[in-house]
Amino acid sequence: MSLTRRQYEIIDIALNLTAQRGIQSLTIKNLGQELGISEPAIYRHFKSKSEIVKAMIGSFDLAVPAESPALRGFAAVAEFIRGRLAQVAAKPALAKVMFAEELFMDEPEFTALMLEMMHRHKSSLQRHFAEAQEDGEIRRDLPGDMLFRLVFGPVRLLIKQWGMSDHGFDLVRKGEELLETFRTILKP
Amino acid sequence: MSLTRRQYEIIDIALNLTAQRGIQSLTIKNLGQELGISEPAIYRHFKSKSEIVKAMIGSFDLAVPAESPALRGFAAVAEFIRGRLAQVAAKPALAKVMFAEELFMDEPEFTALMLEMMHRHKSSLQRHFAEAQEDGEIRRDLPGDMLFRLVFGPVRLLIKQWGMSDHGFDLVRKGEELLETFRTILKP
Amino acid sequence: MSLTRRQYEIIDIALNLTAQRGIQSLTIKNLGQELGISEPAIYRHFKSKSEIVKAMIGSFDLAVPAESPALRGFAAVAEFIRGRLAQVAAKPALAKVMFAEELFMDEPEFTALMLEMMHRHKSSLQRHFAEAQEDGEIRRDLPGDMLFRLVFGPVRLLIKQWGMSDHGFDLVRKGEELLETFRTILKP
Amino acid sequence: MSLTRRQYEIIDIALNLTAQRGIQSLTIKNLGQELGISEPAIYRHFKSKSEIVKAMIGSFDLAVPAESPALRGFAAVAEFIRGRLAQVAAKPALAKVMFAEELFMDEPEFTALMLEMMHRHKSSLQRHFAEAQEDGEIRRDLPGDMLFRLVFGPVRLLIKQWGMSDHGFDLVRKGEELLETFRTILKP
DNA sequence: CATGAATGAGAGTTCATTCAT
DNA sequence: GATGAATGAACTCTCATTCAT
Repeated sequence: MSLTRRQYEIIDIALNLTAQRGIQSLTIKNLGQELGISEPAIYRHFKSKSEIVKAMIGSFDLAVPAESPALRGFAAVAEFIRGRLAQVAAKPALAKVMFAEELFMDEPEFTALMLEMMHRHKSSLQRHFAEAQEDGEIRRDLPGDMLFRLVFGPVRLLIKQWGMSDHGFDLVRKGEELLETFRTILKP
Repeated sequence: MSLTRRQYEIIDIALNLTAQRGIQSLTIKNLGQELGISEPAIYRHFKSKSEIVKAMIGSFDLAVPAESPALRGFAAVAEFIRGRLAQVAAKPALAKVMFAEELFMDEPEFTALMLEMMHRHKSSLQRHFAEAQEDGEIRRDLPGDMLFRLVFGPVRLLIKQWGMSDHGFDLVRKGEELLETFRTILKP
Repeated sequence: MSLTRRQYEIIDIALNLTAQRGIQSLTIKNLGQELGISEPAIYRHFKSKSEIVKAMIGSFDLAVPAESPALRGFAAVAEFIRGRLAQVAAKPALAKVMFAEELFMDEPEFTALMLEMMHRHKSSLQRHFAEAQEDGEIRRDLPGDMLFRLVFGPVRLLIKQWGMSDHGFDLVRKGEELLETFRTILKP
Repeated sequence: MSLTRRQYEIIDIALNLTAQRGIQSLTIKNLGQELGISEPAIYRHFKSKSEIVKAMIGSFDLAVPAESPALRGFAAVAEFIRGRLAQVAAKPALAKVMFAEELFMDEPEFTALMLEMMHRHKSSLQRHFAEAQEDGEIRRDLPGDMLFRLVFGPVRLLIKQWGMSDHGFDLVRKGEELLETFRTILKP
């Protein structure tokens, strides 16, 4: 599933196009125009527009710290959040696209891809919340799904607001403030 | 801006169409099909597709409790949240559409409409958070925009999850749990 | 399965187009051009190009005299042949298209349609050959499939030759000669 | 006009492609795929697709026994028919392609090639029919063009039926039966 | 109010072909 | 001999919209 340089370029432009001018502007013609090549040339690099969208969705994915077992508990959660913020800061178009799942729900295959990704992240993170409760880092009276919502709801909204304000504030700094706030209000 | 019965029918179907099959399925043809009328007939009720989308966006709006001055502080916030949940519970298609701002950002006019609405709600609610802090209902060490994010992030996510799980849980009850949780973790 | 006037016009033009300029010229654009309407307008009358081709194939069909039980034996066969010749004489484009089964074998559904039609005609005609043998009209030492080939091979070839010679001879008269020849050489 | 090994391979695959999936599947891409080479590589062997089609048409040709003057009369005709049957039996794809002249009538050049070939065969064979009549092998009351139709109509149909039945019978044996039948019914 | 027929613009995609490597 | 990348033309088909009825 590794992308060639050209494929990477294409999905990069696809992300920008969607973020700036909406999903209806994600056309082969516009992609070609932005790339400076003709429409048919796109098809040398992706079999179909569907494949491009699937690669876009794939690009939202992020290694969850489950696989780096050095981290556990709240540290792992914070790490994941910092990873997301860094990813979005590095490619700002993601802010308007990454959590707009509905954009990509025209084909059932896209829906499935997004849901699978969301579930994977969610269950991995709920594990880390449980660890954080075991370790006494956060209060124990909140169930896992509530904790997830309480933490990732604001993270998602922060990223969206950053996108909608046209990157009008320092995303990473606000993210750190948010993390600090979580530590405060979730203290046991 | 009040809608005729037929107009109301049309935007209702438009919401369902978008929620179930994606924004690309929101076509005049599909609308006509679902309504059981021909495509040109739609134009008897709306001047253009743009007008339909604008009416859809308008339908997301919700009277904010600023206008019912009986309520203030956290009670006003809770009232707004309950209103949202009730609105979504009454018309489940909204769950997949209402917070997917990006769906409607193909035309600058739509973007403006959505942003204006979001800002209106946000500033009204931040006022109520300030009242709640004055009244000693919630802790005073969090700035208004952070409180907004902390509360409406999870509310938005809850509604999205309800939509994505195909209404697999009791939205109103989970909403009450969420409100209770807010009261707990935001206690001064 | 009855065609509207416009649908009839379309397949008529489709037949002419295919006969005169080949199957590769059977495009929606060319159809529209010949009809004097735009390409999309075609789709008001047929759901897809496939439907047009299927209607073309359907137009090759001919009521077989099985259903007019007044005729039996060689008279029925002759009647069928005269029907074919009249059909082709009335719409000369058919000469180049009707027996070019391969033209329409790009989609399995077309193949199935053509084969079904061929088998239906063949079995009905073989019944009439059997009757003719019973009645002593034709010699008895030839099996049904051989008789079919012996008679319809030349009929098909005659029609093809007429098409290829750009209708350079009197099809109906040559057909009568052919029928007379059959009577002569198949006499018991 | 002699073909290299690679050229021979290409038209062989072209015949199979056309026979199995229709003329619309005869594309440079498909040819390359079947050959296991890239599309531009085809152009090392043929200047254009037209050249490929012309080579295909050329491959239908068959030395007529005019040139082997040992044979005359009905024996020469039979020899030609046996040659055809052997050719088709050796390369079954020909059954679906060889007599589907219309497939190749999109370019006037192809049409000309096919017509020239057909006329050459026809006049050579009519000469042999005349010989057969002179020699008293076959009845004298039938004109040459009728004899040609009477004999080659069934031969063509036999080959088509063999192709359409997916080679469901023994072509050569049925061919011999057909020849025997001709001898019987054309006896003076 | 509603429709059948139509349209210009544009969608995604495939075609035969070329060119630099 | 062969390829990867590209292209103009053309393909089928859908879009929002209009107009006469």
